[in-house]
Formats: sequence, structure tokens, C-alpha cells
Amino acid sequence: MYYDIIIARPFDKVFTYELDDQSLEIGQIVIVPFGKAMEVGMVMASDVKKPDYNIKKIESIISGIKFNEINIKFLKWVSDYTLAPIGSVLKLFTINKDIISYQRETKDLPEPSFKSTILNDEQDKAKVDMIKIQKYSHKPIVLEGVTGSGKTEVYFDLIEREINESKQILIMVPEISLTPQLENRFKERFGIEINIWHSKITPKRRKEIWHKCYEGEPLVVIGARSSLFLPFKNLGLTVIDEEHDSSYKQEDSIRYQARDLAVVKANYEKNKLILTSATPSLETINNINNKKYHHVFLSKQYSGLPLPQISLVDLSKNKLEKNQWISSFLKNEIENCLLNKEQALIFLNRRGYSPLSLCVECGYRHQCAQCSSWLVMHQQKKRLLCHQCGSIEEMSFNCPKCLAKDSIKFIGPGVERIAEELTQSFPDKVVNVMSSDLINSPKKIKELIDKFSNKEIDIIVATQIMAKGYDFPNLSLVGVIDADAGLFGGDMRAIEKTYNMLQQVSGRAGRSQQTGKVIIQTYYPEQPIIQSLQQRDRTTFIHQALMEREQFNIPPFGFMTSIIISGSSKANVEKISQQLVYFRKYSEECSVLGPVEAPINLLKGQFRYRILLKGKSRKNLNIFTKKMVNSVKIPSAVKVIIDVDPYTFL
DNA sequence: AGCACGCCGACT
DNA sequence: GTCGGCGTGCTC
Repeated sequence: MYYDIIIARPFDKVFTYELDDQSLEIGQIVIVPFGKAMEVGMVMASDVKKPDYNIKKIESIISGIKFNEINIKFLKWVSDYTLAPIGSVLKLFTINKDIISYQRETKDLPEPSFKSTILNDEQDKAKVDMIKIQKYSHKPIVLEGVTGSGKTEVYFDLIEREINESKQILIMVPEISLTPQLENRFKERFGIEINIWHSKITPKRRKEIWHKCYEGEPLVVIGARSSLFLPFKNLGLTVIDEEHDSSYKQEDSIRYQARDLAVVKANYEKNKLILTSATPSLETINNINNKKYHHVFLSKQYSGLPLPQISLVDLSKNKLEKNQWISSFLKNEIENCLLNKEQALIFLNRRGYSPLSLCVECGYRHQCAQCSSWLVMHQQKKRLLCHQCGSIEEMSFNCPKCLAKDSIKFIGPGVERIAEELTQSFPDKVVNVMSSDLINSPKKIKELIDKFSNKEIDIIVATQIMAKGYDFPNLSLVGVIDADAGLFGGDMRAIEKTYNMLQQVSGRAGRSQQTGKVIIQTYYPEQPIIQSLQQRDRTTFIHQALMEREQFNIPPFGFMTSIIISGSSKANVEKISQQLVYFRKYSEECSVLGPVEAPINLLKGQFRYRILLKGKSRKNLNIFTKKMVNSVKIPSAVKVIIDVDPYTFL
């Protein structure tokens, strides 16, 4: 008998194998010889006719592990939607020899011991509403709540119900390796073991968790994007925490939006799904408006305190001193805050000391040798760093081009430079920088957060790393150095992201002990986007943004796919790009923009071109994209990446 | 993606 | 003379 097998390698086709002495079912996992090696595969079709080329025999069959109909349907859908080769998608399900051959010793489960918290009226109503909704509908529920409103406690109560039913629970979080806090809250609340899943856990843990999921053992998994592909057999509830977070979009090898896939998966499996956010994404809001999602809202801070007042500093009227970026108004407020023995957070989403190193004699700019981007000066590490590829250059104050001595000037501020300015203004206070350069492990995050909570630090200068859910009871002032960076002129997603980030940062002040203050520096205080931020009028911003997107036919109203063509030969890359867009004449419905050199047209020594495809339906756009890519023979020196629903245009 | 094959530069 | 650089092509 002959079988069609998908191999867990990047091929978008099946391979035919022979097996005589027994019959296989669709979805079974097998080991097959492939090239020189043994590979894992899944049976896609049985009883296929013998092909006219030489075929090999199936090496062995993994008993006890099998994809069911729904799993296969989802697998196929992911491949169809993301245009990723079906073999690559199979690999995402962490199907490999190591995992499938693992035998688990079953242990006795400890009894959970719940420690319930008391919900306020609003939280309790939200909880009751959600339980009611889940009884009659399988549609996802969006739990929206202002920062500090206690969303976590609400969904903890729903999780408790699932634990009591001996169900499996998945909490997806963005970038788990940096959020040790949630794990501790879970342990305290439920007194059970929490299974942390992300790409860097040990092989042993990986195998254990995979098999626990497959065996249907009651458990709670907190996981990053990839946890979506765990083989849960008894899943009761999925929670997608901070659903708007762009980390859910995987941007390397296989490109997918974990949140969107999770929604489809839950729908296939008829599972409960909760999306939480203080700043729901426009896609999600549109789905609420279209009644595809239910919506539950928490409007008040748990502490009962009013939300912090936001004031604007008009930088066009209050000119900054030369080489200073903090206005006297903000400095005064910081001083008052420190006098009250409270703490301040100053926000600037720019790492390092200065984004541009310029020679004042000849105009030379330090640029990365492999990328089309400037090198950022990092004073603490005493070097120049490329933020695209991470390459490092020696720091020098002399110009490498015109050889002038001490001619390099550092233009513009990063967090380190703001910290320097603060240290000069408040010499007897402790100022600390929080950015991914220095704070890059759960341990370091915890150390810094503990230090700040214990008031060993007075002022913290932070990048966006700060915007994610940390609680600081004594923090009463948040200053935003530059609200304009990212809000004007960027692409639509960048604007949405910046707006959310500023809204979240604003929520950091005064969460539990006293009403906080937020001060935002801007050159455009009259702009509607800044106004809606100041007045906490997110609705206006959303309404405006959705209208614009509808007008330009971009998500969630139209569909986009980006094709990135890269390679070490610029001429080759350009030639292939031109050949690809030649296919545009075969569709009237889908529009083809480009090719253009990508904004970062040189990355790690690879030249990059970009083509943008837009369409009215995802289905037709995907069919068109596939045909377009297949219309050109791609030499192996050129790489073509398809990005369905792109988030960044780099 | 791996992995081998294959054809040109710098080494014992 | 060979080691090894990575361009090209194949995997049932």
C-alpha cells in the first residue's frame, strides 16, 4: 500500500512511501527515510496510486500519537492562510523525533489549593457576564479594562472554574521570558504547578509539557506564541493576554499572528477563548463592532482612585535648552514628586545614548557596514551598536573619514542621555535606566523591579519594555519625553502601537496609593491624536483610525500581503522582483505595489526589495500570491519571504 | 531547511 | 598537489 506523507521540513508537497505489512490511518505519525536522514512525517492520504519514480519504505510507525480530523483541518488552514509550506507548519507542532519517542513517567497531581481574591462590583459583574456569555456562545470574549482595573483577577476566576472541571488551560502572553510576575501570581492564587512554555525551555521540560498536553492531563500552561501549537487533548479555555501586543506576530522564518490563529483554532475546536487588553487592537475592535466577538469592559481602577491627570507641555512655546530634552515644567514636577518621597518614571522609546553620531567637520555619519541604518551610541557599554543586526563598532571621537580630531557630535537623545540629564539636575537622587540592553533576563527585571519597589531608585528612565504590566505602588509621576516620535508620519500600525504605548505608560502612574500625574512633551499639542490621548478619549482615536483604514482599504477592511526578496547580489534581487511583479497583469482585483527597495534595504549584508499586495478578500489574494510566486523560478541565491498580514514594513 | 556535489583560490 | 569556500540542486 502507498501513502502520501507530509515531512516536517519546508516543502509544500507530500511524498509517497510504501508500507506492506500493516495499514495506516490518516494523521498517524511515522518515521521515513528522506534524503540521507530519517525524518518525521504525518500520513495525509492512504491508498494512493503507485508513482512512476522510485519510492522508499516507511521506516517505523509511532504508536499512540495521531493527529485527529480537527488537528489536520487546522494544520491545512494555517498553511493555506500563511502561505507557509505545509511541512513547515507540521514542524511548528513541535513534531520531532525527540518529542514523539519520549516516554513519560506519570506522577500524582498535587491537589490545588485556591486562594480567592475579592472582586469589586465592576469586576464581579464582568465575571458573571462572561460566564453567562460562555454558556450560550462560542465566540471569543474581549475583556477590555483600563490599566489597573484588575483584568487578571477576573479571568483568574474563570480559570478556577476550568480547573475545577479538570480541564486544560492555556494562557498566551507576549514575550513570556520577561514576565516572571504572572507565574508567581498564578502559583499564589492556585497553589498548583504552572507549566511555562517558550522557545528557550529545557528539552526535558519541553517533552514533559508536550506529553502532558497530549495525554489530556489537567494543567495550566503559560506560553509564548508557539504554545498555540501544543497538542491539548482536553483544552477548556484559552486566554490571550494583552491581545494587542505586536509580539504575537512572529516575524522570522514562519510568519504568523498567534492571536489570529488561536481564534481560528478555538472556533474549530469549539473552545472558550478570552482576549484581554487595556488597548484592544483595531482588528479586535472591528470584530466587536461586527458582533464577531463579545465585549466586556472594566472602566475603573481597582484601587478606586481616579485615573491620573494628563497634562501637555508645548515644546514649540517652551523651548528646550541646547542639548537638553526635559522641559523646566517637567523638571519642576519631578522635583515635587521627589520631595513627596514618591518616584518618577521618564519614558523615551529609544535605546542607547544617542541615535546619530555625526562629524561636524565633514558631515560623516556612523552607519552600519551591513545594514542601511545608523549606529546608535551606547555610552554604558562604550560602543556603537546597529539596532537592526546587532553588529558592534568601536567608539571613536575622531572622524574615520576626514580624520578630524574630536569632531564627532552625538545628535538626539536616547534613554542613557536622558538619565545623564536627570543626574545633572538631581545629583543626590538615584537614576536608573531600564532598557533591553541592560535588563534582558527575568532575573535582571526582577532585581530592578524589586529595587524600584523598595525605593532604592528615585527615577527610572525606560523604553517600551516598561509599558508591559508592572505594578509600582509608589510611582506617582510619568513623564513622556517625546510623544511625537512614532505618532506622526509612521505607518498606520506604528501610530497605533505608539498610541497604545503612551496610553499604557500613562496608566503606570498612581495605581494604588495616590492619584498620579502624567506629563507629555509634544510639539503638536493641538493635534487630534495628542488631544484624544490627553483627554483619555480613545474612542475618537479609534473611530478616526478605523475610518482612515477603511478609506485606504487596509486591514481590517482590506487584506495585505508583503513579499520580501533578498539576496547578496543586488542585481539578482532586483531582477527577480521585476519578474514577480510582471504577474500583476493577471489580476484586476488584487493590486501590486512595488517593487521598491525595502526601508532597510541592506540587512546583514543582504539586499532587500519589497512588493506589497492588496486585495478585497484574503482567499483571492492568497491564490494570486501563490500563483505569482510560482510564476518565477527562484534561484537558491535569492530568498523570497511571504508575509501575510504584515505588521512592519522593514 | 539540510546535505552533497562541484568548481576555483590559498595552504602543507 | 589538497583543503575548503559557498553557489546550485535535490529530497518520495
